[in-house]
Amino acid sequence: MSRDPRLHPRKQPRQVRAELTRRRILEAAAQVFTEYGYAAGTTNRIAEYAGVSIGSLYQYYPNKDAILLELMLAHLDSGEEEATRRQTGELPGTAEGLMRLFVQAAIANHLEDPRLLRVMVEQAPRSPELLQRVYQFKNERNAHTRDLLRRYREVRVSDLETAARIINATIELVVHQVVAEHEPIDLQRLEDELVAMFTRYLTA
Amino acid sequence: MSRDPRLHPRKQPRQVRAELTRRRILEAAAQVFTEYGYAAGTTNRIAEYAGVSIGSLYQYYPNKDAILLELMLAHLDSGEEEATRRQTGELPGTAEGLMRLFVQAAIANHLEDPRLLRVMVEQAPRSPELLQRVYQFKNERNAHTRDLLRRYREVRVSDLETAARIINATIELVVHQVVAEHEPIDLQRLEDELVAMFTRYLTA
DNA sequence: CACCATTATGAGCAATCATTCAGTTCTTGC
DNA sequence: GCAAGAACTGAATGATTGCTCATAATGGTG
Repeated sequence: MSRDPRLHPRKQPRQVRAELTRRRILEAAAQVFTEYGYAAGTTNRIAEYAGVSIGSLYQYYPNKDAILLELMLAHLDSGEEEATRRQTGELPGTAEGLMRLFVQAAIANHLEDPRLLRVMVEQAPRSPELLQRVYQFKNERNAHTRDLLRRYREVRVSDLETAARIINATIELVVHQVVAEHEPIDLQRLEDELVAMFTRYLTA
Repeated sequence: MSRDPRLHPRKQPRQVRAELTRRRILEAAAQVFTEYGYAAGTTNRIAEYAGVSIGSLYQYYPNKDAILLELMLAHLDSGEEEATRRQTGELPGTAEGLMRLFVQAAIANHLEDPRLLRVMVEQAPRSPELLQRVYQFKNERNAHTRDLLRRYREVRVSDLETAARIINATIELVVHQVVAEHEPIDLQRLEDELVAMFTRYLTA
């Protein structure tokens, strides 16, 4: 893994207050990016929100991109964690139950902070390192989905790999759009229809 | 319709060369935004690409946003035109045929210039006027899709409205993602699987 | 040709921002 | 309690960029 030195912290905190400062900066960045977007979310504003001088910010982050990168990595990590946590539970008895689990998880995830998520998605292409991680994450999720689908006898599609990719992409994107936009859609109905579509697709 | 004066051309061209200049600027803008993205696609760079002075650019566009807005409106218009053109032809005999038509159109459309499209999608939320138009466009498309679906007896979903929305959103987003990203996916397979999914959903 | 509206030019202004660094304050270990 | 390093400060810098405006060139018209 090639780490771009222009994207990683310059200094490892050694005192407690330094760790606190780091965290305050990161939380402020999340707030500011959410409120103003990436371009208008200036580093000075982040420092101000964090109640910290701009100089302190630059002691821990070599530049603005590095701050967003850390936010993104944190988001990915929490998503991954969530996924493995769900994996340990009982599997639903039907493919429909499985699909419902998927859709519900996506809706919940995107309801969290759609605006910050949007900033992240928009800026992601700027960091090859991040793209690499996102790509890997999606691949693993697709593989995992495929393995889950394989356990259900009712699932009849021949190419589970492609089915898994389409299902995951559809869930992610449709839910993201519908939740992020201000379209007044009934989330319950969205959930039901997506589940129906996937189930019929898989078990036709 | 409220037209924001800060987004519309200051001057109507009266001579041929002025019209030419306008067009050159717009084409250059498409190129520059495609190559550099919106933020790094500076107005000076656009003027340079157009072989025109920066002053000329500002005679026709009051600011940078207005340029992108015009590009977006042009894209929407061409899409609408394409849609009505397709409407005049013969309807396919089966719902599957209809879905294939939809998916093929989306793939073709997105294959055109994914990077410029991406810039547009990212920047769209900045213009309420544009959002309004996009929203209207989607509503009309959904209504149209719903009407088409109604003509097929094999279609058995109860809520055609929601079905139309989900189908259109899925097509647009999945195709956009898969085409725009560099994922090596077989477009033919993508088409087939999407068609299969929609058909089974509709006719289950 | 002569006149004027239209169009084109591009140096430079003003504002914004990411980032630096010299100096100050705080913590820790002895 | 005192050095020495760690952490923090914020005015200043330098670079970028959207945009203006005074001036020049061009085209149409009588």
